[in-house]
Amino acid sequence: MTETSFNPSSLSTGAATGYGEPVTDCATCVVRNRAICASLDAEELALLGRLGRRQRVKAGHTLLWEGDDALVVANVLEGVLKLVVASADGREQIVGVVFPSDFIGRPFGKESPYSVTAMTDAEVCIFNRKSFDDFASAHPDLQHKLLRRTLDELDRARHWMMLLGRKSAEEKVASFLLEMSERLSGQGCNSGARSGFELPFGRQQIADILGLTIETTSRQLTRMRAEGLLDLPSRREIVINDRAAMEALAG
Amino acid sequence: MTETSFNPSSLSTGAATGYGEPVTDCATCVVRNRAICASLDAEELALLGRLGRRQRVKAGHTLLWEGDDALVVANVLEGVLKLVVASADGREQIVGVVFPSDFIGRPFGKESPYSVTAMTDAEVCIFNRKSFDDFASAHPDLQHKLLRRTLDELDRARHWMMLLGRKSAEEKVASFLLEMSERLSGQGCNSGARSGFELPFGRQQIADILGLTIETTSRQLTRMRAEGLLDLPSRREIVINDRAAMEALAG
DNA sequence: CCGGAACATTGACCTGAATCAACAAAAAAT
DNA sequence: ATTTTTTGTTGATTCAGGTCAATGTTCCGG
Repeated sequence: MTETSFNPSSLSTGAATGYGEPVTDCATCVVRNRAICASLDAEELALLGRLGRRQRVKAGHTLLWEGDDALVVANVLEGVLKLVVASADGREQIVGVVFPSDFIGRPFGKESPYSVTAMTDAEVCIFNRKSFDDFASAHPDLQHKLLRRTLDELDRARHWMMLLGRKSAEEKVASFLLEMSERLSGQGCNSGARSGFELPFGRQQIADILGLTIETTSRQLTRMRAEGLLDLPSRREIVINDRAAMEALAG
Repeated sequence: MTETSFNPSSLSTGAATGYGEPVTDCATCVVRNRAICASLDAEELALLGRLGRRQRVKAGHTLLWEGDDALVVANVLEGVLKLVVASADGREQIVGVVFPSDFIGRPFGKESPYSVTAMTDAEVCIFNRKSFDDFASAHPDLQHKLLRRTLDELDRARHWMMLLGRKSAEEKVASFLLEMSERLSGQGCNSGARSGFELPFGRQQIADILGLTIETTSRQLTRMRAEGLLDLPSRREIVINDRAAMEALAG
């Protein structure tokens, strides 16, 4: 089994107030200006920082299980994580992919509606959900940021519903590559929507995002390469040669 | 063409400040305690009321077009509306269905990411988006309600993504019927999750919700009737005979 | 009550993607 | 360096659901 349970205590540094390392300085945080924390002033930030813990999560480890009590929320500092809904018989659908500065978890909820699993080694800034809820309730600006983010996520999810329900395998793969090229360039250090990028996940996970099988996904990519649309320099690297054609295929 | 543009001026009552009828008394509003307005006290309610207009929308008419500037947001007072994402070649995916007391629109956004069309004759309490944004920004409780609602919608959307990406036609139809039986009983005057209910939409629309064709949808329903799982007393009525079996089919 | 339009069902057939299976290549472990 | 494991590709075949076409049913206006 590749995906194992996340065990807080195994990573504890012995801090009295919880697991993970205490947050030392939010002001110098890598995502200070991009995460929801951007809505806070120095004083509030210090207050929130006291509630948070920095936490490393290894690739394949699960931070939150679907159906379990959602005890924590978090900001992503580094790495990529997936949100997964599974059926009783093991089929999986990835319903979201989160990048650095994105927010994870279900505030004001009881149980997590999906699992959150690291796709790469990751680092998150984790909060006890209840304390976070209280803090958020007392800080309208933070709630406003959270609302905007949630609205954006909802738009993205609905757009993805169109892809899942109505697009062909070819359209799905083309749409996926274009979206990933955009999202990865947003955080990666390189310039705008570049044509070459490294996916943080393998074929099976692409299939789980697109509602396809691994075979169909692989065949589509191979075919696109054969047609000169893209190059596949290595397993996880994609170079889009003809962006316009790709956009046409995406529908 | 069944679905026609919604023309505000054609329904104007001549109120100087906008289209639709001015709101007279929020305190007696049918959704007073269920809509986001429930977060407001009498004074705030009066203030918000002044910004709103009651607006009837006939079945098939579109309130908001995908890609257009999202000039308004609204509360649903009566009727059922659909949120639709369409592709260039006309394929449609329904990405949301809204009932009385639900909120419509995209606050803090520019263009609407989907069309909003009435599936039945409907009545909404409509606001200019900008004024609503301002009002919301000044009223944290309202924003909190909106955040909770948006989080719930996001959960629902993600759950639906699993259905669209990974379920068979049979599982889709079974899941749909169960969810509708729940949601319709929530607002309908009858008791808990009853087994008989009237859908507010036809076969094509069910297909557009499930990412299927109308033929497949129809065949699944016919087969379920043949197997005694349900009755179809009329076009839009559904009676679930064996709820447990239906849940088993839903996966 | 009749006629037409919109909506729904049913059948025959086809096809895109799933499934089953073998193999190849890369990565990890020894 | 070599074995083992994991991941990805390719081919043959099947089948669920789409497409095309005909027919049946309900609804609505006159």
